[in-house]
Amino acid sequence: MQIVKATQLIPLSIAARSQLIEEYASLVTVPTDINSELHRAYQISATLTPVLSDFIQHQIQKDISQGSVLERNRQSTAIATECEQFANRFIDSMPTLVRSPAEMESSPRNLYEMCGAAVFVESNSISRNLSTTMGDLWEIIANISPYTVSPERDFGLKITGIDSIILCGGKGEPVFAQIKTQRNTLTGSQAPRSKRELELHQHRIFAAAFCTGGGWTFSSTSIPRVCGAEFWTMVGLEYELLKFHVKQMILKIQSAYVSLQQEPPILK
DNA sequence: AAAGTGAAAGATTGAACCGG
DNA sequence: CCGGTTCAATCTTTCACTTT
Repeated sequence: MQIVKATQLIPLSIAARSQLIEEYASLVTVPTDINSELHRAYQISATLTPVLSDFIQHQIQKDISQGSVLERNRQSTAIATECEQFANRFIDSMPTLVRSPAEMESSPRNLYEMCGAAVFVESNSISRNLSTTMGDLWEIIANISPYTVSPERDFGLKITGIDSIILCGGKGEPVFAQIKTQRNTLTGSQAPRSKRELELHQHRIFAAAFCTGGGWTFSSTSIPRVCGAEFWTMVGLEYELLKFHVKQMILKIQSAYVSLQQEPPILK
């Protein structure tokens, strides 16, 4: 079977990488016992696995040559930048999350809207939306590190159930990771799906970005799990630093929300 | 082009089940 | 009976695709 090489991939644009990988992936034969929804994931994984190590090593060398982003000060600014961008984007989107009383009256989306409980409607909608969109932020932050690859951002394609691929501490074999916000983010009924998605790959891990949420709601004998500092150490980033910036970010969003309440939006 | 539809993905909650 | 694990149901947004 033909194999893609890291040196082929590196000089290409994201779109060209995606195209090349697709070409090779389509030639991969999928074992019959693989769930049909995961065929594509299997093919891409099979294509990518042999090149990942070289690809990531290249990222690491390049990072070192230009002054590593993992150095504490640089790392801190990099994380802060992502958090600030996220906060700004979210704050801009907040006004769009507010529905008019008339809309709520005519087609309530939940009990709070039905009752016209404005404070609950808004706080529920905002915090809900925030929790969801923050999920993507952890992937972006993980991708700051040269030890990681984001299938989506680096190769322009998605691997079902995989948020990041990590060369732990810059050594060993690349690990396919599914990242959640908390240990209890995933529920039992979604766990089987996560297991199927992760078990496709030789080296895999289930990760929670923060050690919150009580206990784990995901368990498997074949898939290791990590949370908080343990996870970010693999990635090469500092958990405490991340927590610091995330705290700033969330508080910033909260105060923007509070002042939105006090100063009614300008009518256009 | 605009509007509607449905699948996917993320989060949360409540309840059942099981071994000690 | 308790704690941990697993199931089930629900809520919300996004995105691709279809229909109008």
